[in-house]
Formats: sequence, C-alpha cells, structure tokens
Amino acid sequence: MSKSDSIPTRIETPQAIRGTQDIFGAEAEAFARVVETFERVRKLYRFRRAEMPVFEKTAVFSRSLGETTDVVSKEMYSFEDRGGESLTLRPEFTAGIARAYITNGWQQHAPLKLATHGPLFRYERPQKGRYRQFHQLDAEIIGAGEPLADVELLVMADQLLKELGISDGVTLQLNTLGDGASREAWRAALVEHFRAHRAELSEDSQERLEKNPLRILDSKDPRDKPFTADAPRIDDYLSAEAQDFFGRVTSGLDAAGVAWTRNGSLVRGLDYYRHTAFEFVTDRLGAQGTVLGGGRYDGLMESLGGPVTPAVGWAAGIERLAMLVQDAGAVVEEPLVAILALEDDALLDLSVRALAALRGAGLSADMIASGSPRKRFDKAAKVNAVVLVSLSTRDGAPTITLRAAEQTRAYLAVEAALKPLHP
RNA sequence: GCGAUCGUAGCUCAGUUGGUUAGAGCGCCGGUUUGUGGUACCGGAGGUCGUGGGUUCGAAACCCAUCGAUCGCCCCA
Repeated sequence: MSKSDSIPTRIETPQAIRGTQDIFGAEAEAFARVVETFERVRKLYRFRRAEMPVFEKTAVFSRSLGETTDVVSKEMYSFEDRGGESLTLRPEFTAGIARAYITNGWQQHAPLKLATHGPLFRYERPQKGRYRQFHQLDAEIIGAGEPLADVELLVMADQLLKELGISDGVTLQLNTLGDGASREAWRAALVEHFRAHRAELSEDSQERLEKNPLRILDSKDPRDKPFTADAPRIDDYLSAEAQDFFGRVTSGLDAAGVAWTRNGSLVRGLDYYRHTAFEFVTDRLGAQGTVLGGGRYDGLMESLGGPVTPAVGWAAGIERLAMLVQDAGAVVEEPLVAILALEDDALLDLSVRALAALRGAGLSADMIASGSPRKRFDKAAKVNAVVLVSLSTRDGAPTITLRAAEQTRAYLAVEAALKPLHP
C-alpha cells in the first residue's frame, strides 16, 4: 500500500456560495410555519398549486423584463449549458408561470388562480433580508381583468399576514399606474417636470431621468425630496376607465375590511405593469421594508408571445416573513414530551422498547444514552421535557421512574404508555 | 458594481503602547461529590488568531491584497 493510499489527503472544506444560507433550528421552524400558513390560507381562497422548473431559457426572463434594464444585465443568475444555450435560474415566479400558462394551454382553465412557493435566485450583494438564493410565496390570478381579482388577492394577502401574527406595524400601500395611455401621459409629465430641475437632482436621479424616471419618486436622497413633493400626480392623468377601476379596487378592500393607505409614489419600473400596484410595508426590517408586493401586469403575456391576457399577482419573501414571525414570538416549538435517561447500559433493550412505546402512542420522545451513565440524568434534566423518565437498576431490579413538574395530561399519557413495560 | 464595520476554540467573546508557551464562559469527554437526584469540584480534548504577502529583533495586534460575514447605496422583476 503506498503512502498516498493510507493517508487521506486533507482538502479544504469548500465554502458555501455567497448569499446562500443554511437554515436551522428556530429559523427553520419559522420558515416552515410561514409556508404552512400560506398553504392553509391559499386553499381557503381556492388557489391551485403549481410547480415550475427553477430554471428557464434566459429569454423567458429577459423578454418579460426588458433587455436593457439593470435587472437583466447584472442581476440575473445566468449560465450556459453544455449545448451553449443560455439558461437562467428563475429570479421571480411570474415570468415562468406566464411561460407555463402559454406553453401548456392553461387558457382552458382561465380565470386561473395559482399559488406556488420555492427558491429564487438573484445575482446581487446580500444584505439584511436579501440573499442570492431566497424564497418566496407567490399567488397569481391569470385571465381575469376585473378589479375583483385584485381585491381577492389583496384580501388573501391581508389574511395571510394576520394569521402569521405579524400584521401589527405592517401597512398596505396602494397605488394605480392607470391604463397604458394614462401611464404614458403621466410619465411624460414627470420627465418634463424633473428635467426642469435636472441639475439640482442627485446624481442617481439624473441617471434615472434617462433610464427609469418613475423611480425618482421613491428616491431616498434628500436632495430629490423638494422636487418629488410637487411632482405631477398620476390622478391628474387617469382616464375615466382607469379611475373607475381603481375606485372599485379600493371600495372592494373597504368592504372586506382591509386597511390601506394611498401612496402616490409607489411605482413599478417595468412597462407591462398597469393599474394596481401595492406593497405591504413594515418599519421593522431596516432598509428592506417590503414584505409582500405585487400588481397588475396586463402586458406580460404578449411580451412572451402569448395572447393578450390580463393578470395580477403578488410575491412575498419567506425569509422576511419568518424574521417578523420570530420577532413577534409567534413560533412556539412543540415541547418534547418525554426524555429518557438510560442510567444503566444493561437496560438498553428496555429503553428502546420504552421509546417505541411512547412514539407509537403519539408522544414525542428522545433519549440520553451516551457519555458517563452517572451524568445522564443531569443531561436529561437540562433538556426541559414535560416528563423525565429514568431507567436504572435499584436493588438489582430494573426500575423506571417518572418525574414532571405537574401531573399534566401528557404525564398521564406517558405513564399509561410505559405501564406494560414495568417489570 | 460602490461604501462602512468586522473575521481569535464547536458557540459567545476577552486578549493592555507590538513582547515568553493565546485565555474565559458555555458546550463536549473523563473522574470525584450527591443518590429520587436539575448540585458542586477536579481534570482533558479542541486554535497554523479567515488566507497570502509586507513592516519589525519580535505581529492575533501595524500596512497591503484576497476571501467571507454584517449593514447600507445602486437595483428591486
């Protein structure tokens, strides 16, 4: 045997990819709770479950997002496969759902209420609540052009946040971008307005004036504030139809008892967005305050080569929701019912039978059976289970003793489950 | 892509103006104490101080680079 065979080479452990996370313990419990709650609520509203691939041809996303935007040029996780085809890890759900809708002939189900959740990928610098691989909940209504669809989605979102116990401090901000004509007229007026003050705007906003003028409205730079305050308002450019549409959304929300506030600066950068835009915002997550956001995207299907199809949807970051759930103290991990302390290794078989009996009776159980036998009781005591079960030999006989703070139902159940085992 | 702060044991962190062999608590392993007991004590394992280079007689500490983390900017579909 050569030296290289007998001595394994130590390799340096590869690091996790930047911006990815390994979720464990309390965080993982909160994460699971968010997903479970979403699944429960979505069924109440009869949204149907869908699963899509996590990657698509790059064109699915670049077509729908617009080739020139920052989003496509530097923030997508793209790569070539062995055949030289450009693929992209999905940065959002909507484009993939739209592609699936078209290629699978889901028009037959329209109007279609869909829900999904899973990982998404964006090539950007991680910060609080933003990761390269992150997870979202997603709900869409495809093929429904009525304001009632917007209302239903928003009511569902509102109920979700309430059932997660995190609706305190979260406000629903609502805006309309109008129909295509309204939106264009407003945009032109904004450009004209800001161009008049061009030199006084922040550098970032001067840049935005060319690339994405609507975004100047939610600039964080104090230098822009004076000019955003008296900027043209969408309301002055809304067509009668657009006005009516928005009015029916807001009255629907009022009827459902969903609180909302108007935010005239809430915009979407992409051209296919029409009418309703909304975000549920919290002040508790630093710079990343949006917890759930979405809007109506009546222009998207066409940009992917499909038939004209109205649609509206939202997405919510699971990590951010989970953080709020944890902060609210809403995650209560089920306490362990029984912890066994095996204080004499001769009773190993008895302990295994005891474990099986407990778990078979639907009682959670775990065991301390390693390390010094005389220290196992103390270790078990630290586990903080409802009942501490010790197995030891007293006066030469196997002995099972139970201990608990009080005689709860769980205690009695443990006692009953272990009774047949008593020697 | 840009900026600020930070990387020391499995975890949380000390480590003086640059000075012998880098420490504590928790956790882990073993021993003693207690013996219906969540106690206390003793001992042990575990670190190339993120990595690479530089300054210096001497670097965990100072400088540069690099990787990573955190927070923010840009962007946010």
